[in-house]
Amino acid sequence: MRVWDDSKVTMFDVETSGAKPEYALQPWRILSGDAWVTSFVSMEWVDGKAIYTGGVTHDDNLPVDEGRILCRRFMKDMLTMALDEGRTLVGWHVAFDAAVCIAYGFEKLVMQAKFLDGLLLWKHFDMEPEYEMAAHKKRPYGLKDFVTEYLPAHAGYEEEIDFHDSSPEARAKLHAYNEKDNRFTRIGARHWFKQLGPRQLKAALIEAESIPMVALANLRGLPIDTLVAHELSCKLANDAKRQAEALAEFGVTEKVVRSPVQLAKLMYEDWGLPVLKENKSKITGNTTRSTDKEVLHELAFIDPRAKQLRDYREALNNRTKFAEALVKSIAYNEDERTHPQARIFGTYTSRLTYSSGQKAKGAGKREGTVKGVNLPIGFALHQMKNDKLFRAQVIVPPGYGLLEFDASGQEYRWMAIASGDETMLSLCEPGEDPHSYMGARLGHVDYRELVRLKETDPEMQRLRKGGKFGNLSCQYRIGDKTLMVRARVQHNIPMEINEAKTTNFIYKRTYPGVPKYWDRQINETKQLGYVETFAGRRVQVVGDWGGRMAWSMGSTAINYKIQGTGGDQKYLAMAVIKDYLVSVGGYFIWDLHDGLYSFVPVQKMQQAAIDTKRLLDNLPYKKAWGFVPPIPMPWDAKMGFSWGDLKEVKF
DNA sequence: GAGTAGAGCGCC
DNA sequence: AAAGGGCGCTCTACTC
Repeated sequence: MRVWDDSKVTMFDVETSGAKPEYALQPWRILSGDAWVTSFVSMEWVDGKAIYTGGVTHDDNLPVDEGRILCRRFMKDMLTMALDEGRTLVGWHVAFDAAVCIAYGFEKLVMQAKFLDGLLLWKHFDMEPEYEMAAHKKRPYGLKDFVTEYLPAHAGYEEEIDFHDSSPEARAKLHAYNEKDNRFTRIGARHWFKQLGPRQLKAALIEAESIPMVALANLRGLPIDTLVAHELSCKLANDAKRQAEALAEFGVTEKVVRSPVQLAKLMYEDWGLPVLKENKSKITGNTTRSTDKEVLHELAFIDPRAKQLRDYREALNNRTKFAEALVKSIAYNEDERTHPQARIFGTYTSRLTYSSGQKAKGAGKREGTVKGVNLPIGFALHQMKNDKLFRAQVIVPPGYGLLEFDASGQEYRWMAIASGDETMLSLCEPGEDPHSYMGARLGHVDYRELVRLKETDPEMQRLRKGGKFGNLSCQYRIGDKTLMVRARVQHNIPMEINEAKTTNFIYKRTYPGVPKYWDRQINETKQLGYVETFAGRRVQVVGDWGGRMAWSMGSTAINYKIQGTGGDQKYLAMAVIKDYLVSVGGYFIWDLHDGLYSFVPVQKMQQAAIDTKRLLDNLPYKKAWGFVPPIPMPWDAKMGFSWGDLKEVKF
């Protein structure tokens, strides 16, 4: 659909409830009968007039099964008609509704159907990063927010709706409300659809193809090896305990370590350590003495207790966030799965983000829901430590294997293209190794010699590691000091400030096209007021280029084209592999920015790796974006049976 | 008790 | 003068 055509769309929306009110937002509870649809409405428009094409309210007098049969009938009609007539199903935050349809038994139809999302279109039109710290609250893009802003006469139409009251009157009201949702969804989706330029629209439509995949992934969830999780939890508890015992005599307790204020007092007043760094609040202007990782790293040279503090805090943090959270979510969900919920267009660069919890809000007065409580449905998947011990917790469902594809050197390659730097471009050709090249430049050795010895010679390995660090860190105007700290603290690479200076200097001399790209990109963005990815997706950059936010705005100009294109590339990849995955009985399960993970039946894994690789290495960039990358864009594959134990697939 | 600010930190 | 970017989660401190 390139222009909005009422004869090619169907609006729909589902309302849900459950054994507890908050279960309404947990579609996997539908499978166990603990959540259900209370109202389903689909509508079409002919000559501008709304036609109610299907709908049902949940009648609590009927047994749950019979209610479901009724609802299923309408859902099935809607889905099959949409497929037969080539209609797109339009909703607001529609991955949720799609997940409900899958839970009601229509996985096959949902995976074939086309979806569109009003929220998604609005974001594509409107997205701009927040530069003012004081205004860091994100703009909401809910349907209610759209109505309040653009249809103020109808603002507040959702008030007094009770999603969980099963009386006939309340259900009738709910159903009428659902119908309004459909009407407003059409107005909103149509409005934003028409506002978008052709390339923006195309990018949005490609992104929208991920909706059923994300719906299915959110619904299915991930199996966890609870034994591994338990062992990890114990190990981290022991690590913490060891440090706690060693530090106890110096006044360290868990409470102190977890509190920056108390820890600062202990270290700087009681122990008399020097204050190496201060934090200044951008809002209040208050300064506090930093106790962060970098400071502890530096202090460890004069007092070994600083290292112990760091280890102690790290063990405590990691245990809560990456071990206990998984176990807790498994227990809470009651389906032996953890359900990190992916949000499409979670960031303005179009990455998916994952949330670990569901906020129980509203309906606080109703039994069973405490307002403000965070329900532990998943974990912060996109932040999971890159460590075998942690990742091994995530396993596969019986009969499946895990297949990972990641876009090889994604940001390096897009930077090569964006900057047009000859050296970078040539290093993206088959057989070259950019990190060895940079390592050779930094270490004053011969590039080919380094490549030849990089597997065997420890010194060459060290140089290549430094080259990789330089390539990845210097791409976006990093400062010498930050570069040094980052090398030392995060990568354990010893580095003094002079060496950091040299690294930055050599980077710019190696790739002279990159600093030129920075300038060009900033100037272009000043002119246009927005930045565009290679796919045509845009983000607005408006503000005072002479003011204090100018640096941030410039960084967005530089950064967005690269990261945003990475996001577009991932969505294109998802769209292309969707049908193939279905055909082998597999499904997309999560993403990690430049990596796509799928569950595939064991006996199909090998073949799926080969076929998927072929699809991904030949993505239809020209057709999708009207742009052909001048260099190869290869994908690497790994497979295995747990996230912590994936083996490279050789082709 | 609820809500927010801030620090710190995990990933790519 | 100096400044990689993008996020979400967890904890404490503080305010009302």
